[in-house]
Amino acid sequence: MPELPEVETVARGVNRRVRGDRIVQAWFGKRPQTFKTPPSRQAKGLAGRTILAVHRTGKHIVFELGAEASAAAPDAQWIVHLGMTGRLLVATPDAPVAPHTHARIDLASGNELRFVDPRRFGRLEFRNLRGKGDAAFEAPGAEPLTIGAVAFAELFSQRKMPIKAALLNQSLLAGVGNIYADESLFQAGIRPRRRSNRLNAAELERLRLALRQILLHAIRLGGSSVSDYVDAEGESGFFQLEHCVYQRTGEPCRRCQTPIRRIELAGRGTHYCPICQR
DNA sequence: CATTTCACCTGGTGGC
DNA sequence: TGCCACCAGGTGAAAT
Repeated sequence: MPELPEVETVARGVNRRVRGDRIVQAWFGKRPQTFKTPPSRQAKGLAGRTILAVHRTGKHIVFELGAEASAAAPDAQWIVHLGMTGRLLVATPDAPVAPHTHARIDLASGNELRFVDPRRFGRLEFRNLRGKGDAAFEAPGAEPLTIGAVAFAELFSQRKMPIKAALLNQSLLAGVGNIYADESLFQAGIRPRRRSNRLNAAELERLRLALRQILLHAIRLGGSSVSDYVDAEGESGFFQLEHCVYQRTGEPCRRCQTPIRRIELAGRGTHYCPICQR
């Protein structure tokens, strides 16, 4: 489901609800694919630690953990990737447990943190920052909200792949997925199939600004709820109402009324306006 | 190395 | 109603 705005919304919501709380115990399901770190190690590492803060990096939700609430610096991290259908919810223990719940974390406040993921493309990882060779989590790519014009242009001007494929590459920019790639290319007036290295400086800068504006706007609206995305409280977002091209195949372009086209690119459904995007 | 394709999963939707 | 094909917000391994 979730791209940068959705992950940001979830991370903020979870942070608001669990920051400062202490983990009593953690339960994990038995689907091995879900765990980047063995579940027994995750449960052991989480138990007794305090959640110092929760934030987003790329499409990852990072829990900064300390041995006690007064800890100056985190000594461990719990990292959640929502994949396509993952949900991270703060619930009360009496709330019914949804199918495909792969993790339940009991908090001292009485709340419970739950990870639910039908398609199991999501991943859970625990990192001990004091262990040998265990470094803090870093997204491989740059942050789309803060990257500057020069660095942005450098990322794309050497690539021969289609600009949309480059936008989806998390080791270049971290956080852009299919919705916001299509929407930002529409806003910038650029066809998804254009080769990255054929875009001129003005086009690349239009794209950077369009991407930033759209991501910030989507965060303000709580993300896009296309099929099943909800935030930490189980609430839908509203940015899907403002999509210009994503999943609007055949519908009139909001700018010129031409029917929106759908093609396949980089194995993903790709939507664009043949008139507004060149 | 850069780029492209495909497998990994379940569930919802729309056509017949 | 039932069955089936197709589609889905992501990623990383394998192939080219």
